[in-house]
Amino acid sequence: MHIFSKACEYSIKAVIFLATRTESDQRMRLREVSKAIGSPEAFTAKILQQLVRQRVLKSVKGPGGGFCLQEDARNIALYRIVLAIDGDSFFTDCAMGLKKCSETQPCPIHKKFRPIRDEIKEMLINTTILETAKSVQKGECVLKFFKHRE
Amino acid sequence: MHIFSKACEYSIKAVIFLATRTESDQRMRLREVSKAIGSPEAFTAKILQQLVRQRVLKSVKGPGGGFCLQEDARNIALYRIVLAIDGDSFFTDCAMGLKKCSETQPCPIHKKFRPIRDEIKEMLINTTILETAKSVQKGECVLKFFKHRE
DNA sequence: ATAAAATAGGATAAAAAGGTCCGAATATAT
DNA sequence: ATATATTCGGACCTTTTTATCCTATTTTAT
Ligand code: SF4
Ligand code: SF4
Repeated sequence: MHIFSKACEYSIKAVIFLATRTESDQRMRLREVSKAIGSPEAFTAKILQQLVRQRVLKSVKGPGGGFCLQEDARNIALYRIVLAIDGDSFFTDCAMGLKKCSETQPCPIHKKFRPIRDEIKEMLINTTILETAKSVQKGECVLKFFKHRE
Repeated sequence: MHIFSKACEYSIKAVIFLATRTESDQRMRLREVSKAIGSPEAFTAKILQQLVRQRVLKSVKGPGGGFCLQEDARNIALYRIVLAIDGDSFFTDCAMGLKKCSETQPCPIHKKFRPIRDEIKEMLINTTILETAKSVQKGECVLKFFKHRE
């Protein structure tokens, strides 16, 4: 009962983190990313690779290499990341697990649930990486819980 | 990326189904329940047992036995079933997986996500079994997709 | 008492999600 | 050219969720 998969949570946080650091294409290594967002390193590697394939991130191998955002990626929506990692099943499948649904045969919570689900979708569509990254930079929110706040 | 676990989906549907049939404590056998909601029989057995332990359902063994709602269970909220099966983690844990959260260290989507999450909670709290059961009885919604509508 | 009909519950299996390991490939700096 | 630093990708492991199977237990009907 979690709305996003772990992979998706890490993806979002990783992309936001990279957005906070990508003045002049500054590259971040895997280790730095996973430390910044508090995620397991090897697992994070897989996810960053996926994001590279999905053309959200760029990667460079070798010394001085690492990950950074693809051009323009600061302006993409969180929704794009969610789609890339978790797909759209949350927004298309039935909340009650009906194999098929139709407006004449909806599930018992359809009427009340659908508007909320659409709200979530709109929220994800309307929230950009840039916006969240700025919020992190201002210290309004965090990508990882810190015991002692500096 | 599904809001409820399968176990929880089946629970909700099973309880609603029983509510549609509990005029005068009519008992339904496992097989009838799982057929009505389109769920695997043995797995459904486990879930109904859980609901019995949680005092949502009553069960009677032997010939003529089966499952029915506990007294008053028609008036409980969907939220009660969700709590009984999935717990409250969806409503208490961070959407972005932060181990701990505070209002001074929220995750990047906190501000936009929390109100929606609360809406879902309110929706579940304000929706009774009775209400959904009536809706099913009126044919406004279904617990299982039927290819040919009678 | 006995047979039959049901749920209860333990053991197990299969599938999905989450996570790790390590060698191959590649780019860089010297 | 070479050593080094890094990502890439396949194989593997672990945990959780979903599902099945089988036997024990309980209740009812006769
Ligand atoms: S009824 Fe609503 S929630 Fe259920 S399948 Fe159709 S759209 Fe999805
Ligand atoms: S910030 Fe919001 S979503 Fe994140 S942990 Fe706190 S309450 Fe949960």
